Amino acid sequence: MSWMFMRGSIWKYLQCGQYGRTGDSLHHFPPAFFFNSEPEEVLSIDEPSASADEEMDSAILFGVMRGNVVGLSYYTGVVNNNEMVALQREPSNPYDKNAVKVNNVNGDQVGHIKRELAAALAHIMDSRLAKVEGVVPFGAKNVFTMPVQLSFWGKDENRQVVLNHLKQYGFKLDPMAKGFGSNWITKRAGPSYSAPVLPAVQMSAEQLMTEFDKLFEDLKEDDKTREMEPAEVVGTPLLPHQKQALAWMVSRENSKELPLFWEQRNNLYYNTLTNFAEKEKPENVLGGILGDDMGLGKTLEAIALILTNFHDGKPLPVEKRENDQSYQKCNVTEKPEKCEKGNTNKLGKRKCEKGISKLHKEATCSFQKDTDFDLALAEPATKVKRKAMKKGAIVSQCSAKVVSEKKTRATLIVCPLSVLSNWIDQFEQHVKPTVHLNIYVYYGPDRSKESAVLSKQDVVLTTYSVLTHDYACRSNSPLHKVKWLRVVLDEGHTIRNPNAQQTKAAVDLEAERRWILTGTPIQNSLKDLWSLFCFLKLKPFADREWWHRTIQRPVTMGDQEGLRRLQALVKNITLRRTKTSKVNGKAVLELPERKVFVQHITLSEDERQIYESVKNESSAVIGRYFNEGTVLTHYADVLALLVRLRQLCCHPHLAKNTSFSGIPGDSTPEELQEKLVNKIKLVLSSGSDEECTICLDSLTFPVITQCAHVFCKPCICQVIRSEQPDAKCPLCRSELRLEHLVEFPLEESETSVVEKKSKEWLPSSKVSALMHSLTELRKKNPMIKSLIVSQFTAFLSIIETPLRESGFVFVRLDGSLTQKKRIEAIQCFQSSAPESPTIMLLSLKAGGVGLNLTAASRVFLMDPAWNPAAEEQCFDRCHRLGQKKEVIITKFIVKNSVEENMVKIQDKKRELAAGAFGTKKMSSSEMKQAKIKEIKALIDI
DNA sequence: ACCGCCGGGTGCC
DNA sequence: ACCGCCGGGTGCC
Repeated sequence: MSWMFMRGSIWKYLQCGQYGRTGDSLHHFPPAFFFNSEPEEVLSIDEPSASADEEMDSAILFGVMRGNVVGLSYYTGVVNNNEMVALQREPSNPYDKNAVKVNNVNGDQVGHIKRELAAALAHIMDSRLAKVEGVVPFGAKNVFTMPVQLSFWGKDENRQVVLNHLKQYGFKLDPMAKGFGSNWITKRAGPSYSAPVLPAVQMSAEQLMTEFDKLFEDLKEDDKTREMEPAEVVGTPLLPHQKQALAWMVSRENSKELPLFWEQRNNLYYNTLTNFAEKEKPENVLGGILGDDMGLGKTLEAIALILTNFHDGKPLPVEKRENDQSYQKCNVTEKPEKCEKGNTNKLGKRKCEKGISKLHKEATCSFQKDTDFDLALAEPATKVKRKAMKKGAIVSQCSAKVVSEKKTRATLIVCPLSVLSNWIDQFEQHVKPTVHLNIYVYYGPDRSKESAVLSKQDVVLTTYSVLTHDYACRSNSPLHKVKWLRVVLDEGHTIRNPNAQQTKAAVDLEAERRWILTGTPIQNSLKDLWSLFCFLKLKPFADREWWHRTIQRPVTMGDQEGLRRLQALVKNITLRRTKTSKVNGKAVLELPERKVFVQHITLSEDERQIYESVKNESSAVIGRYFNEGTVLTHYADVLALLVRLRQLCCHPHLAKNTSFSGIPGDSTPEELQEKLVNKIKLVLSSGSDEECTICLDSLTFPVITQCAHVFCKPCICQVIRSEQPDAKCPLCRSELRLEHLVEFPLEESETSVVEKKSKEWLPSSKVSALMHSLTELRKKNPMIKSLIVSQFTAFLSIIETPLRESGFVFVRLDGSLTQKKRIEAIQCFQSSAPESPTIMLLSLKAGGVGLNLTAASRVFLMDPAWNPAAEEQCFDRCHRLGQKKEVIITKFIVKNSVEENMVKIQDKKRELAAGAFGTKKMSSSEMKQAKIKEIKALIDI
């Protein structure tokens, strides 16, 4: 199993923390299992293109036949020998409703499929019985007609239907037999698109992972190891690997080479995959994917790039500040008012208090979530940071000097809201203070709609939500009018869903150079990668058909050649270093060692007694569900029981407020409401990996329906809107009402619950073990700082008591803190002052991507996480760039308990996560089986 | 299109 | 000749 790709899943996890803050979402645990649904039902809500895509993933070759393309002289599209062509239905054709257009790789029409054949194909294509693909064997000199080799791909169960249908029209498919068939395609239609005769042996996921591992294992290529000094205005000295990144990025931006798989032949540029040729030189991708692992300094690398490579390798011309006077003039002089923590309204949006100057609210007021739904723009929300404004619009007005360059100099940076302020900080930190850089934060209701304002900037910062929102009304979106010098997508894996508006909004930006920053370039599936290639405008892969035919299908079918192509492609445009990767054999970053210990805990007799009795009760209930076959319909209840057991492993008091709700029956609306709230809280906080079955992504803005199914609010609202007046639950078809949706109460503090109990405080075996370790550690070295991590914030509260009693100074970081308090807590903890806290109580999922707790070199993980990636992410908060000490992690696991079983499941998940790339999602029945197995394993049935 | 097909002109040897 | 044959017009769907 590869460590590197473990990181991948961790990163995905991180990303969930950032947006949803609620659920894990491992790709191999699609949502269907929980909701007891068939994926087909879900797909029907999705765009047709998405489902077509799914179908193609499992397509087999039905056979091939020869056909004819006619009417060539009427169209401009030309085709080479052995060039791939696309077939497209044209039902609106006035002469023949069966018409089938033939287009070349460029999308130019070449001709039509001959009438009689089109008559046979129309139905097959319209009802998606098969995808029909063409290759023209001799295309070059045909004037009126040309032959085309058609291959039919589809689901196995449609094979006979297609064959019979064709037969009715007098056509017959040749099976892809040796000799003519496969040879023909293989040898003549570009490099190997061969379809094995036997059922495809899928390359195992592990194999694929290993193959990809090798790509970045040890970077030896010249262009990735050469170093470059940044422009003089970059105030921070770059580390060697950062100079390498800069050199590589600059070389990519200034590349005059042809893109991969293109050759110059005679006077034409020739694509060796599709055999397409054209006169115009295909643009290379002036950019790529910066896939460095977190902590290696992607932000700094990007800032260095912006300042260092303006045109022809020359640095960005910037204004030097003569004295601070000119700067002062530009300042926002009005003193910003403080904005108190907003109240949380029904939608979970945090509103700032009324009457506060719109312009000068602090980051504290900003939305915690960056979702399409947050309607941030309609709200009187925020300027993200006052200093942003300082540098932003107001400054730019007085920086009269416009660089004579006709081209725009502006770089657009798109990032999640949670890292927006980080970008501003980093610019401030890394750009010499003597330099004036125009940075405009395009965010908030007062953002300029003048594209001229934006194009004048050096840097424009915005968020994915704003980008997507603007895209919806493109005509009014300056973002989409400016021809950017450069667009940088930070946390670029957020555009991994090619059907999402967010992705489309990003792809639609016009830019000379395009970059994706992400810690997880290769996340789960090839399709994720395709989104990135779309954004990079990688010819010809931005078109799904060519991507599919040249890369995705060959790879998923186990074609070695296809895999090599994919590898070459990824390697060509990606720079990725991990904490452990090496450059010419030398570690890119020396990190101190990290050791994980498991401390087994034996429950006291009293604790064991309670545990066993609850366990027996739970086993009985779950056993009954098993017998009834209703485990999955009672999934939330099962989770509740399991959570209770896990809590009992930590502290008996914890389990008291997780009552088993049972089946909602004749309860009052208030009770039902409460039960639903409890259910959604449970599902989201249990650490199981739930996803929204509509967007198939991690839950953003989770809501629960009356029928107890959880979706993203935007997703389910769209369903309700489109199915009005009688919308049905996508999962169980029960009636849906907008007003019945129950939301996940954000950031609820659980301290009140525990405070009541604090009078009757009792220790537990686990707490005692922790306290023992902590006091021992303090004796040994009182300066060492520790993280105490739990998924149960109430447990953290319980731990507070003995910490106080033993005189430990500690801070606490969990989801209930405001942004401001959060920052305070982190700064306080990171401080090296002698009286600074040595302990941080940390809720497992608190904080976003960048949470840096390197002051700690000890981690006490109080309870095992459902998802091992969550633990890894948590460990990485202190085991990262800047950590000077050895990191020692202690995991407390109660013997003979659900916790031990969770550890076993974790191990299995690690294996799965390592192999997630290139595998399809499990079918819903496989999923159910997996989930049932998991529950069985957890409760020992 | 150096084809096929259409339809008009034409018609012993 | 209700044929054959000739040669011009013509041509995706």
